[in-house]
Amino acid sequence: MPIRYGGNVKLQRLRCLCTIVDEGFNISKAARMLHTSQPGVSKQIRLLEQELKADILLRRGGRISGLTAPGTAVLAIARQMVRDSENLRRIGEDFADRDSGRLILATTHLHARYVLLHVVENFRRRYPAVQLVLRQGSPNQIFQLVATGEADIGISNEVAAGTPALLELACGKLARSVVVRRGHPLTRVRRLTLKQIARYPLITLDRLSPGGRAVARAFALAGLEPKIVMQAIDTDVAKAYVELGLGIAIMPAVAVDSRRDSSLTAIDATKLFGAGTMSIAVDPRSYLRTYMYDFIHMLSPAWTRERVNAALRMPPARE
Amino acid sequence: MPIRYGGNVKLQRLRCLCTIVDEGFNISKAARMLHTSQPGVSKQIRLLEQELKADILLRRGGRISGLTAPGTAVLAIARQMVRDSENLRRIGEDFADRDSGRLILATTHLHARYVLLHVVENFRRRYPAVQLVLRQGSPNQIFQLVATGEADIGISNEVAAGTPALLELACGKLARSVVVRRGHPLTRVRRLTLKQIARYPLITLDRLSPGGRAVARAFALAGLEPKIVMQAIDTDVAKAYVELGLGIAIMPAVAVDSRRDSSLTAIDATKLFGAGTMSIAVDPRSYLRTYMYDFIHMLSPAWTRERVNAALRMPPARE
DNA sequence: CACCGTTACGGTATCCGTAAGGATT
DNA sequence: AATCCTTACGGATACCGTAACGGTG
Repeated sequence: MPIRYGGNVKLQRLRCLCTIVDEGFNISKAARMLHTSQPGVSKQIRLLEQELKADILLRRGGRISGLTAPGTAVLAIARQMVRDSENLRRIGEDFADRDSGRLILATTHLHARYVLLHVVENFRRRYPAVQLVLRQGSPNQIFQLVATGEADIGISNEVAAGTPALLELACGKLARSVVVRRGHPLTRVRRLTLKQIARYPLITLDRLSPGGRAVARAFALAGLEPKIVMQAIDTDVAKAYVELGLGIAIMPAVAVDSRRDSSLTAIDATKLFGAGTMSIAVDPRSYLRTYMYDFIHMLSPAWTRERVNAALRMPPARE
Repeated sequence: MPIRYGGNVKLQRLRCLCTIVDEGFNISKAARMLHTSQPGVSKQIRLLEQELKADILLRRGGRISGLTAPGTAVLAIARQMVRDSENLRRIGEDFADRDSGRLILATTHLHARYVLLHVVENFRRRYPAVQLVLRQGSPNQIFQLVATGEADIGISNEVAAGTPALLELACGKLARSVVVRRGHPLTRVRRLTLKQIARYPLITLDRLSPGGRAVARAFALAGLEPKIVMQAIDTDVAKAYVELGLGIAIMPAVAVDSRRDSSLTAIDATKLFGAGTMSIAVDPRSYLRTYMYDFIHMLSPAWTRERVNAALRMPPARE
């Protein structure tokens, strides 16, 4: 006698639901995205609704226009479950072949360009089979990418106050420098002050970046109003215009390479503007593959696999 | 042409895995628990392992003895997904029939016996079709029950510092009283002090309860060593022995009813021992049914559905 | 008419339960 | 001998893709 299970939830249906929503409530598009037939998707949703005994999609005139009240609640859980199912697969891949897979980093220009440079180089050497993807964005975008699972690890120079669902691993501080052309009068100053800096045309980073805000705050606190000639989108742009003689700039010290940028001089100004923070963000719900732990470790040696696990509060044993 | 999906995870298999672990790595028992055949369960696991390309169960001599390394990771996610699937079902039930279902409370003796009394009465009147289950335990046990989904709502007089995965809703404070027999010398004292109390044989609550600890701390801070004649397991026991004349007791004021306990007198001592806290704990991952919101609201009118939802979204205060 | 969602139907893969086999305590 | 897990096999079920239908702008 076949046992009557109280209606089994099927993951496939939840995946259909998520895709329909993602594709703007269009079943046909969702079907293409899922590489399946459109009536199939339609039926899956219908079965899901029948099974939960509740309408999920709002149908208006033969079209789907949105989610019902229970639908929004269902979607939230469905997304979690779909992500968990992907995490499951990861575990298998990780133990089958620890050294291949995909690693998606979300980071700022600054970190991608300078801080991560050697780390990525080492990582590639250690894990040549891992496909590496770098995504760039503002700190908020970075946290968003990690929170939605679109990125595995976020590296940013700000704490994720806005997204408490993430786990943050604090890393070292970043010194800040004033960057000037060689021979600039400031290079001969003994003890640099904000007042001296404010005499020269200034190139700051965009206000969206924590660096830009820190600089603006420092001047504001001192009651100074430097002449800002440019708000650069990233440090490379800023450096280029410093070379042109447009002004001087303030940026993390790591962005200046004394050999490469031979026409520039960096003067430490961490005491004036404070140190920049650097932190790694991961989703505590995601399964971290071995090479991900390793990447974090390479980036910040203090974070061993054990310490990350402790922070995740995911004891490895304990059924 | 049937599309080859990269291997679909099936919830049923995860449920099998969880049950096997819960039943002490015994497939036969698990099969009985799941109302299915034993070979079926065996095969599900085998398919799961094959699908994830990783061993999950440790087999030693035809028996199953534990989990492999990937197995522990898989189990953690499997449990989450199984719970989520139950939450999904809840949504359906909630919208199909908001007024019936099951409500499992985990609480202490104190709250079950006094604080919840009227709340439960009102709740039963409002939701006669909801099956109500009360489970009793120490604060830690209560948090455990909520965290594992064995209880829907926990009511306790302590904050869940040990289980950060829970959401805590702070409620009102509980006044504390010294409970004595009628006509006891302390009833004629103008301003009660710890020193006066310490003159008499004392009945305290067990050290496991926050109340017991608060009282012990207060005396210790004052450098007093009262003569503790008994550590009672709950307030009813304590009251009974106060009536017998064994000593005086300190307990939350709500535990004394001036009419019912006519032979006793309660003297407010909140200033001496501090107020007891009361808080409601829920699992932020679980779907709260309408009557659960309503129960919380009845218990603590400040927590409306909207405010609970707001708390659920924002703030698992990261340590 | 173009687009979208639903219903209908047939083939295939999957799942479940029964029966039998090997291994360990 | 008793218990436990696995393999083997047949029947029922559910799923998926093709085809045809009904609405809407």
